[in-house]
Amino acid sequence: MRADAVRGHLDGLLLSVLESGPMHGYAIITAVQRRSGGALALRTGTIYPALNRLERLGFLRSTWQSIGERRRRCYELTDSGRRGLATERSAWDEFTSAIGAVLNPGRAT
Amino acid sequence: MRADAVRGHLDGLLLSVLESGPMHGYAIITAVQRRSGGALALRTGTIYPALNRLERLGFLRSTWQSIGERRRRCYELTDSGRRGLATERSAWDEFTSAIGAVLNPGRAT
DNA sequence: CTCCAATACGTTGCCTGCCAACATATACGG
DNA sequence: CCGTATATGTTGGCAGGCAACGTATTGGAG
Repeated sequence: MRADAVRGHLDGLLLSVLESGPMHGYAIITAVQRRSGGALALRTGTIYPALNRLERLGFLRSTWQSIGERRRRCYELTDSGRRGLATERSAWDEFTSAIGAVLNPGRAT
Repeated sequence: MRADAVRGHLDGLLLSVLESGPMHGYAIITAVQRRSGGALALRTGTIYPALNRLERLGFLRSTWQSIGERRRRCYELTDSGRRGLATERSAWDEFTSAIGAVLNPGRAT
């Protein structure tokens, strides 16, 4: 898989893993990796700025937790984020059917 | 559809429309647009450099045609191009199932 | 006949958005 | 002790498609 493959679909991925419940950044990375069967390995330079942006946009809300001396920033979906996720999902479907129709014209959609 | 959506999948699109027979650049643009139901509108600044690159890579072969005073550059797949197309198609399948698995974990693959 | 749209080829420079590399700190097993 | 896992972030770079531009022929509408 090309390193840069998630370009344009990152927000959907992040919102999607957070749908199952609040999660912190590092856990999001491992969750994406696990769900994708190891295919998608997001980097910290990718997700931390993205999570920040999604919070600024109102799609996420974050709270700091303390586990002993350890601090975590826990993100959860807002209602707006849930709507955003729905939008991302339909955008993904449109995208794949558009490319798919050109790439595999015979194949059933 | 985001302007920049085909990023990373362009080569597959071009090779794919040429699978049905030789075609010139302008016709490729309209073919992609038609096959995608109008969703994908490639620009000349996108495809002409790409077609050149694919020829340099040995995936395409081009010949100039003259229609009256008009000149056309007609591209066709080479054997290597056909193999490249197969590679692009399986890469597309891997890509969509990876993203899809994260974005729609419930959905059947 | 004139003019605009469609047909046809191409180039240059920009911008977006993810990545690589780096920086920092705690926790834990061997 | 020390490497690995856990955890959060920043900075700079660059790939690659797009926007804007430039050129020329052809055909149809008015």
